[in-house]
This record gives sequence, C-alpha cells and structure tokens, in this order.
Amino acid sequence: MNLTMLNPQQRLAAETLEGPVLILAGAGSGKTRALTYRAANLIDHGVKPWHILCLTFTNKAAGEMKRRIATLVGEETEDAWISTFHSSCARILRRDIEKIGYSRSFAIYDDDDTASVLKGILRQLKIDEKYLSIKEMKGRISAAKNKLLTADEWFAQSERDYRSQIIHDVFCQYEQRMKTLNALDFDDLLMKTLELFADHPPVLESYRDRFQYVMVDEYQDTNYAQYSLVNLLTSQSRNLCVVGDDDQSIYGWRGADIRNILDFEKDYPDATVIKLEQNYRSTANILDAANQVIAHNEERKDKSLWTEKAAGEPISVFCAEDERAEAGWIASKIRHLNLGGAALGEMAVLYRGNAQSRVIEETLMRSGIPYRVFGGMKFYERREVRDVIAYMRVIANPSDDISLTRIINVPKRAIGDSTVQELTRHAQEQQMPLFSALTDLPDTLSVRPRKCVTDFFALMSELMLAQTTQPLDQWIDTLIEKTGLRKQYETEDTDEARNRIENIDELVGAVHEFVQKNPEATLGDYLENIALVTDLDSREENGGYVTLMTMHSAKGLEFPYVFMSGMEEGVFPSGRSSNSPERLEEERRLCYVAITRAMKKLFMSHARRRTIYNTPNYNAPSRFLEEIPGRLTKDESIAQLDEMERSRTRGAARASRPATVRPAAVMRPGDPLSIPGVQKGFVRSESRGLNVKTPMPTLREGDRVMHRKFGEGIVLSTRGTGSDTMARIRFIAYGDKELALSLAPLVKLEE
DNA sequence: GAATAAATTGTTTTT
DNA sequence: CAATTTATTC
Repeated sequence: MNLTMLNPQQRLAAETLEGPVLILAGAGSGKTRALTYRAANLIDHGVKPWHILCLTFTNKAAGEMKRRIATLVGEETEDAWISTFHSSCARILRRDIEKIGYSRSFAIYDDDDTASVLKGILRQLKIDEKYLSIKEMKGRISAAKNKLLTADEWFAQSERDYRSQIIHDVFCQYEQRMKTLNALDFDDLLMKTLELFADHPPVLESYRDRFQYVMVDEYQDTNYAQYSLVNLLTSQSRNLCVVGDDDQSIYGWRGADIRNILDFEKDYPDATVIKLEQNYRSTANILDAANQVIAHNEERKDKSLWTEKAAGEPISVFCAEDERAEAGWIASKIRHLNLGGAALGEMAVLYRGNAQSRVIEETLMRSGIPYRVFGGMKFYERREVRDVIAYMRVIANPSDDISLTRIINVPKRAIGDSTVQELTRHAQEQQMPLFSALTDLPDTLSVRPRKCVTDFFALMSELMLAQTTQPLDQWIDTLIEKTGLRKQYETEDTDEARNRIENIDELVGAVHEFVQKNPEATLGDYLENIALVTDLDSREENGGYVTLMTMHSAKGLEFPYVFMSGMEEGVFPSGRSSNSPERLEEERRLCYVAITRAMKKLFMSHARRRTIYNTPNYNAPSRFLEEIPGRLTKDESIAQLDEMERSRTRGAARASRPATVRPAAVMRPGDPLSIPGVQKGFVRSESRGLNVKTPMPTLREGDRVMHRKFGEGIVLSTRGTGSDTMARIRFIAYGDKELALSLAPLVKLEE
C-alpha cells in the first residue's frame, strides 16, 4: 500500500491495524482520507473485505468512503459492510428478526408514521394533548430507546409519579401497536438488533466472526445503543478503530453521548491514540477564528488545529437592519463572488433553524440566483410522494394500518372518516389488521360504503398480484395508472398540482433508476432504501446552485465560500440553550463546525430586527461574533457605507453638469434607520455625515444601485426630469420600489 | 361525505 | 404568518 500521500499522523492511523485505536481528527484534517487508507491497507495486508465493518451516520459518508476505498483497492470492496448504523442494523434484522418474534417484512417507520401511531394511542386513551403532547411522547420514547430502556425499565428509573405512569402506559401501548403493525422505528433498528444479539448468542457469534475489523466514523455522535452495539461486536477481536472530534459533537439533544469519545481511553487503556491536527481545508484566518471560538468551551480534549495555508481574507461581518436586508447583503455578495468567477456550487448559506431559510430563499429567487434548500421539507415528506409510498408499503406489508389509513381514500373514493372508523373498530374487535377488515366487513356498514370498500380491496388485490408478476419498474407504472394517483392532479390547473405531478414522476423515475442499478431488487429492497435515505444524500457537488442548509446538516461538508446567517443571541446560540451551560457549549461546537466548513472566505451576518412568529425581535449580536478577535474580521456594515461614499464622490467629480444639490435628508423619529439602541453599522452613518446632502445620481435602466436601507438593486425604468426624476428599482431584498432620486439615499454602483 | 370556513397553534437541530 | 386541524354547511 502506498501511504506516501499521507502526513505522519494519517500514516500512523492507516498503519495501526490491530487493537483499539482512537483517532482524534480535527475539522478538515483528512480523517476520511486516513480512514479509507486504513481500510485499504487492511485489505492490502490480507484481511478479507467481508471481515471489515465501517459504520457511519449518513449514507453520504458511507457512499463516499465506499467510493474512495474502491478507487484504492479496486473492486474488492463489495463484501465489506460500509454503511450507516441504521442500514447495517436493518440488514441484520431482515435476516434474523423472526427469532425475536417479528416478521421479516417489517416496515421502517419514520417520524411522521410514529407520530400517527402515537396520535391514535393518545386519542384512544383519551389523553389530552395539552397534558401530554405527541412531541414530548416521541422524545421520551426515543430517549429511552437510545439508552436501551424498555417501557418498564424506563418507568423504574423515572420519578414514578402519576404523569410517569401515563407516559409508561402510552409507551407500552406504542410498543404493542408497533408490533402488530409489524413496524420498527429508527431507534428500534438499533435496539432490536441488540435484543437479537442478547437473546441469540449464536447470531452474535456469527457477526463477531464476520466483523473482525470495525471502524466507526463520527464517534462523538454515538448514543448508548450505538456504543453498546460497537462494543459488543468488538469485545472479542478488540479491533476497534474510532474516529471523531469531541469539538464537533452537536447531537447531544438526540441522545449522542460525548463521553463515548472522551472516555475511549478509559474503556481501552491500551488504545493507540492518534491526533490529526493539521487542517487542509481553511485559510489561517478562518481556522484561527474557529480555534478562538471553541477555546471558550471548558469540557474538551486539548488540541489545536494548525495550517500551512496563508492568512487569507478577513471574515466579513455584516450588521443588517432586518432579516430581509441581511438576505439582500448575502445575495449581493453571492452575485459579486459569482461575477468574480466563483461558481454558485462553491457557496453555502448556513443557518441555525430551517425557518430562517424562507427569507433567504425569497431573496435569492428575486435576484435570480439558483439555489437548493436541503433539509426542511424533504422530497419523501411531500404528500403525493408519501401517498405513492404508502401504497407500496401496504402491498409489501399488509399489517401496516398506518399506511393503509393514509391511502384508503386517496384519491377520493368515497370512503370517509366514519367508514374508516367503523372498519378500524371492527378490526380491533376481531384482533386483525385493518386490511383484513376490507374483506371481513362489519355488518353495520351500509350498502354504498360497502361497495366502495369492496372496490378498493379489488384494486389492492390486483396490485398485489401484479407485484408478483411484473418487474418492479413496470409495476410502479401500473400502480400509478390503476390507482389514479397522478390523474387526480391532472384535472387541476394549478402550479401546486403540476408540482405534485412532477414529484410523482420523479419518484417513478427514481424507482426505474433503482431497478436499473439493482436488477434483482424487490419492492422490499426499494422501501428499505428510501426509509433510510435523506435529501442530503442527493446533493451534487459543484452543481450550478447555492446550497442552503442548517449548520447541523453542513457537518462533514466543505465549501469555498460560507455564509453564516442569523448570528444573533437567541437565534444562534438558540434561545433554548441560554439557561444551560452544557447546551451553550454544544451551540458553540455547532458554531465551530459551521466556521470550519469554509475554505476560502467566511461571511457572517446578523440582523438588528428579526421577525419571529410575526413579532419583531431585537437581538444583540451573537456572543460567538465577539469571541472572534477583531484582527480576523472586517465589518462590512461600515464598508458598505464607505463604498457609498466613494461612489458618491467619484460620481460628483465626474458629473459634467453641476450636481443637483438637494436639501439635507433629516432622520425622523420612527425612521427604520434610527431605531434606538443601535450600536453597529448604519448608526455610524450619522457621525460620518451620510445623512446630509448628497448629489443626485444620474441613472438609467440597468444600472446597479445601493440604497441605504434596501441594499442592492437594479434600475428598471426612470421617468421625469431634474429633481423630479423618479426611478423604479428592483431591490434584491425588498422587491420593486419607486423612489424620488432627489430624496432617496442612493448611489450608483460601479461594476 | 366533501367542500369550505373558522380556529388554533407552533418553531432547533435529524439518522 | 402559514399550515394544519376542526367546525360548518351543502
């Protein structure tokens, strides 16, 4: 194996093949490279690929690793398991879950599905949602499962008060219901695998024999269940190599336990510890900022990243009037980067919460900048897509009542709520799945609904039969055709309907593609594939669009140009973390993750006024901004004014006729630019005399202008002459406005 | 049973 | 505010 491409630490990581290994890999330190070389080196040393297990958190990371190992060792990697925790567990369970009393055709339920299950239970137990919400219940169950606690065990360690009893009841019902539905939630995938191993030692033994070399990526994000799984598999071979960075632990709220990585050396006193501290990604300025921010955390392993790269450009910081102006600044910067030769695919706008994306989206759309939003409403969460999938799921697993109730009246076929309730009640009495109630009809049902239900059952039978006779790609066409799922939108002449048709077609296309890639694939294979996939996995690098995503989703990615928006107290760090030092440290780690995504240039922005739930908020700049030394930043809120001033003087000097002098523009109370409490940015303008008379710019169609409040815009048209000239201007962030040139604080921008 | 109007309610992050 | 859920009318 040629390891000369690696630095000494990476090389040590790739060469330490036996025994426990801890690789502490800082951001951008080439950890994937070290890991892939290590896997390749194992194979090079005669380890058979099927003895290797690589566990990651995302499909994307797994795919990337698989691809890179393949290029190093050729096509021999097919037999190695390189996949996410969840899909590895699903694969193990598909084989042997019958040993613990489930059917192998089990469905994997996502958040929406489990919420429906819980909703039904809360309704049945007549529990007021205000007393115990679905959201809380989901959280409780997930947290318990992450700690491998059953409902009873959870109750035993709870306060055991009345409310805990209720929670316990719901928890028990949930478990029971999931079993009759033949469904597993995400956490079950791990927990049931461990249950299988605990109850059936020979199964565990077979996997221990198989996986003699185990590697775990992002170890700082493992929860107790994942930790247990890994340690159970490797307790004999002791060939466990984990990679991670305690500074990038950002999933604590989801049960990830940072102690798993902090205590690795306690778990394995003989572990080889390797630190990767050279960063290959970011400029020195960016790295310096990241180091300075994270240094404010108490609980962390001591390490510091360094780089050979030059200082690079300073970090641009911008204080905007409100979130629209912030978005306008971002759009303006993106446009200028793009004009300067940078591809849109090299840029990412990051934010703390998905809700923040909307204003940015609107602004980018208005300025004609192509973008794609990742996270948020995912493709597989669209209603029409879920409807198609629900059909597929019922056909693969007729016990899946949740999916069946979803589609029983989609498209509309006159099976209304009351009929469904009748059927559900009957099924429950007879202890059978809802699907069986479609043939075994309750006597109470009247003639009309009876016919509708029978017709529906005939349709489903037909589809089930077709599924056994047709290849999957042909069958999906049959499904769309016979159900009329596409047709229901064809008659509708709205953008929404067209969009839904587009999504259905895209899903059908995806199935066809899946069959192309896996000719032997069954319906079950396809369903499994989509159950564990997210839209993050579909991101193409260097696409011709700007990437919009949360800071969490950005982990593991890198972009030459990164915008961190909403750098405000209460937004980032999130208001919910302010009362807990641990949570604040996690927010800071998130900030560290976000900063270290940037390769060449980082932009940070905050808004003085931000509208949240329709109420204006005035937030102070984020503490994280203050944790970055001033020598690394450049305040663009002032720079923008400088630019205005420069353009103005230039414009005035060049003006062939005497500049029109206009009366002093006086700031009035209530003017958005003079809200009390301003510390940064535009308030400086007063001291810099920007509010006094300025020459009226001569503008023509197509000119780019900068407005003090509205930011950048393009002149659409002008009318009138002299001091009465009015210009219609399309602002990036604020849309079209008609302004009097003699009054508006406008300057022409030089291209 | 379906279409429409009214009312409610929520916002971190996600494999 | 917008999206979802519930009430009302046909």
